Amino acid sequence: MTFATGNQRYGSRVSKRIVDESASAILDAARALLEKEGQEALTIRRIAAAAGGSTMNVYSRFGGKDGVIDALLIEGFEALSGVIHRIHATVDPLADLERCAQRYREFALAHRSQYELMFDRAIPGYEISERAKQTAAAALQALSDRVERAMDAGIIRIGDPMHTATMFWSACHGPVSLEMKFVGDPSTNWGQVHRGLMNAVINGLRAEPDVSAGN
Amino acid sequence: MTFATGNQRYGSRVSKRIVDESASAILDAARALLEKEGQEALTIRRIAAAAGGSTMNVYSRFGGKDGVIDALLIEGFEALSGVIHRIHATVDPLADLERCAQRYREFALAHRSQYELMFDRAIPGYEISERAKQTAAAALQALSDRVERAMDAGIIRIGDPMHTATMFWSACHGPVSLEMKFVGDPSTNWGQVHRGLMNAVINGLRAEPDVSAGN
DNA sequence: ACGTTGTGATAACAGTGTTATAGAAATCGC
DNA sequence: GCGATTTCTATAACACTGTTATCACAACGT
Repeated sequence: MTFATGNQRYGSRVSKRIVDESASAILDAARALLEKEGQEALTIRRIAAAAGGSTMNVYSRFGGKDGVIDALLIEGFEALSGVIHRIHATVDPLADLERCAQRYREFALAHRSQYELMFDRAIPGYEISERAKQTAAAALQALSDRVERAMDAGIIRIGDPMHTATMFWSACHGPVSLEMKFVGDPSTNWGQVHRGLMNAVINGLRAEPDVSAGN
Repeated sequence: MTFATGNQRYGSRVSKRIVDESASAILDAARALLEKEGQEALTIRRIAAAAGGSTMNVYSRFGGKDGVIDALLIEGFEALSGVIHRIHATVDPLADLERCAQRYREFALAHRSQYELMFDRAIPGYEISERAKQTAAAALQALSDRVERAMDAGIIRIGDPMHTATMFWSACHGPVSLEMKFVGDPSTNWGQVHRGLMNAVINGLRAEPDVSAGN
């Protein structure tokens, strides 16, 4: 096999601890398969073959399929966190929030398979790990910071930033999820729906004092 | 086998056209399995066994697993349509819309597995059929009618009712989907998030362009 | 030089959806 | 009424899946 020479390294504990290139090869292969062919293609045998190893390799590195899925999930949520963090704060926190929503949708559409894996998880027996949940929570925290900024500026109603951020996230995820699934009406302009919904939500959250709705 | 006596009827074309009780038995079994054990339990062998027939029975009736899933999906969307239709129109179209949102969430939580099947579809090779899509569109239409009523009453901004209804649906689905998936923050009160988001959206859609405080 | 250890590839196991095969029961033509 | 046909069902086979067990081989410590 072609990877026989590379294997010699793995006997050494040192190189294993520094960087397990076999593990990253597996992850790269899985990522490529997911991106190119969707969740369906994520089988142990295909991942192992694409990475140039055997199935047992995946088990010793990731403990099984769930471990690989989990790693991909964490990657995805970290990427989503990064997207939000990379949006620079301006003097207009409301415009910043709108840009968050826009980038959120762009991220979802650009990495569709990854997004579906993150939020649908159509992997038969998979159960999300605690660590993956925490990574998702971190992405939510990034959003919450933006919301808090808008509250501090007196632009949107004061409240628990995390709570408002969760509403915000839900409003971002809703149309994206429906768009990816069955497209309610084939002629729907989902970009417009997403933008319209975000505008309505932001409007509805404005800091006017005598708004009844409350909670 | 116990179902041998019942089988005698199926030879007759008449009774087969009136009602194929073997088909409905399969559907009942699949529905029960889905409700009790989730999408995982929906395997041809288990469905057939629970229905008291063999796997081929499922194939001759539904053409395969996708056919059964499709039937369950259509059932689900029809049920969702029914939920919306059963909400009586009052003199307050806005309150009606809020009740739609509330009942939507209640339906999703009460039939969690079914909802996940409808909107996540974590069935490996399944592709939604055109007919199932149309049933989903019918549910959206029911919502659109309510939205149009609110527009006619001059309560929410005039626009394409279908477009606004899609936004509304997205806002309903978003928090429910996130709630079912990983619960961003474990302490999240999702009922409150859902209600708050709906209030914000309705507020944001009010007919007054820049005065969000209705009362 | 010799065990020991651990790593990785192969093969086996239980499960999946689907298809092919064979058998039985009901129907049709006469 | 009875043979032929046709349909319908159940069983078994096939190609997959994730996972586990087996086993050979290479590197390591003595």
